Amino acid sequence: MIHDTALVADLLLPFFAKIRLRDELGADEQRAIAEAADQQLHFAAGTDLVDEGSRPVRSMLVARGLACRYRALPSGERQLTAIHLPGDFVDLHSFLLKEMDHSVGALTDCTIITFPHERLVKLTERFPHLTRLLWLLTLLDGAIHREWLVGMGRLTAPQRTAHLVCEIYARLHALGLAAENRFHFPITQAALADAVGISTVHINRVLQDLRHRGLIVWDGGMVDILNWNALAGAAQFDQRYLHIVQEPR
Amino acid sequence: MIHDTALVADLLLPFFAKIRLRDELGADEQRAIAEAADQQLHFAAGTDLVDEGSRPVRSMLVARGLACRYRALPSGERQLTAIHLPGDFVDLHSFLLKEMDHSVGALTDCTIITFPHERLVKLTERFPHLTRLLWLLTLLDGAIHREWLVGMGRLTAPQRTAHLVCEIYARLHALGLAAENRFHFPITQAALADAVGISTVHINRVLQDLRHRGLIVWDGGMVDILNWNALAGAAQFDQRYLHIVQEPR
DNA sequence: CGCGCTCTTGACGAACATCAAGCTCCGTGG
DNA sequence: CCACGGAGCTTGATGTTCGTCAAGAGCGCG
Repeated sequence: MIHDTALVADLLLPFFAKIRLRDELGADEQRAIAEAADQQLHFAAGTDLVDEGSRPVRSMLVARGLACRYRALPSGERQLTAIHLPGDFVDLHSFLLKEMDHSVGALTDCTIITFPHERLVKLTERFPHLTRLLWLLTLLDGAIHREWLVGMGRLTAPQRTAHLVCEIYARLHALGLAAENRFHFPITQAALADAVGISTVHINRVLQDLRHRGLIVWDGGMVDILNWNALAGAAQFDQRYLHIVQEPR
Repeated sequence: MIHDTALVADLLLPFFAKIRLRDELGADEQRAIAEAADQQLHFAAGTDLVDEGSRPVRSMLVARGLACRYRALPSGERQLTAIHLPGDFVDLHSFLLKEMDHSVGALTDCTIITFPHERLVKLTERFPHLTRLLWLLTLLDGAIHREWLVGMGRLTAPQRTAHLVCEIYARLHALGLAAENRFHFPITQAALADAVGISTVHINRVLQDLRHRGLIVWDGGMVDILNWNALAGAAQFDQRYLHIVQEPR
């Protein structure tokens, strides 16, 4: 249990920022969320936060670090379906879907805040507007899923990779978590390949291709965008699907 | 405006059935939904129900026919991100996302029931449990998006095609809208190719492959599943992601 | 020092796209 | 009645993208 509410509020800052990019968040709503928080947990890179097939009784929000949702196939292959940044709920959907149809893993060391489902039910009974905002967050996940789907179906591997770089940068930048055209993103090429849906051998060549074309440099944990316009153009990136517009929801 | 509430209730039967596959639906909740219905519309096959970039003020539910969500690319290519059956909301997410980040098209002639967003807001204020059920519906869409993503990234075209057949059959069958191992699905190979993320030439060869392997026959508008176990096995289909379990949400 | 993880490179093959052409079916108009 | 045209389906030939296999390099860590 978390007893220091000031600490919780601090860890929830990226989350509040994410919501405020889309709508206003009342002080009472903000307090209600902080009070619904339960535990603070830590997960090491490479470990699983939630397992496919399990039935979580609380939802997890990333306060620090990078997480992903993925499905492991019988062949041993893996496909990421989402990458989560600080401020993202990784399994808010388990609140209503009940059973996990995929796993959640830590891409880096993570600090997590949990929210018991029974408290989320109470929020839906007392705070209709806040409920719509939480609903909205899961809809944003769905919008990103669709964008990835379009990429997987109709874009080449270099385009999808460039698109992912644009997306992560746009999301981090909107939260104030990225420098200008530069962000820390310490994931392995294997994880990146699992996100883009290609082999590790090929992601390596794709990254070289993007570098040779003067678009990005991906060096260890740091990504540098050398030419945003060219990168976004090549990726056909349009951030509309991120719905970063403050308006009543 | 719809004045005949009995007619509305009739058109909403697949929708109520879809919900009841996941939770109980109270008589008051059912009535509240029927009363929130607005217009009954018809769309011809090939026309668009909702355009990318628009800001709908009401959400649409498919009462009869088949619809799809898709993104059109500058190259002229198209990628479907969802296929909607009777009982499905095609753009419930526009209620909170406000701006459409993709289009919705009619795959066949469609009968549509609309729900003004302002009435949906009122539902969220008066019916918390019903709100969670509507939220759940959008989460189911998200779960299907993820399943398609995994297929696009890690399965072959024949596997994805087989998987789609399994999914559509499972969804139709659960609603009582399919015969045993057989369902009516009158979409063109071009539309199917756009769903699976391949060319029309290749989808044609894939369908021949599935037929030669004794898995399915796709003849015009009718799909016959010749060997469910082999088909589901080849597609690695597991209907867990459809969350067809009646339990409190 | 040696092990394992990550990244890198080359050679080869499979899956799929593209281009081009011809087919069937069906509705429309003469 | 048939000619015409368009939409959808089918087939063959060829090229590109990406996967697989294999090997090795760099590097941190015990």
